[in-house]
Amino acid sequence: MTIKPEYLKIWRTVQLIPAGKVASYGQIADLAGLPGRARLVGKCLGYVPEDGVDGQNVPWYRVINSAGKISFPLGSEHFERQKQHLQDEQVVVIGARIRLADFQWQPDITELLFRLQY
DNA sequence: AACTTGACAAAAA
DNA sequence: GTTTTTGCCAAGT
Repeated sequence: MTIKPEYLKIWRTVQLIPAGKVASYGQIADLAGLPGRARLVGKCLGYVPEDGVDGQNVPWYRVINSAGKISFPLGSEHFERQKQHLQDEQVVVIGARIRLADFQWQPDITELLFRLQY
């Protein structure tokens, strides 16, 4: 598997999600400057380097779908792992669902401009 | 080059 | 709330 530049953009964007918050695949795609490529986000999160990126871990588990649910099959190993990570950060997960009204990351625009150096 | 797949999404019913 | 339909687009075969 080749690491494409898009993957790095996505991983770095995911690193901006604060603990205790979640973002959707489409939201990350947009913020990473890759509108319309939500599916690519899911794809490349499966390739997240175990050692992290830029010396920092990539919190892949803070990314869920736009319906506010964990996108792995209910009860699967991946599902349970993601749910556990989120609950460890005080995110309330009921079944597969997370209340976006309470937990969705609302990025601060000026902070983003600073962090992403555009 | 054609066809399928997927950690997706928006709108409609 | 739910499911269905349609659009999406990079990767893999």
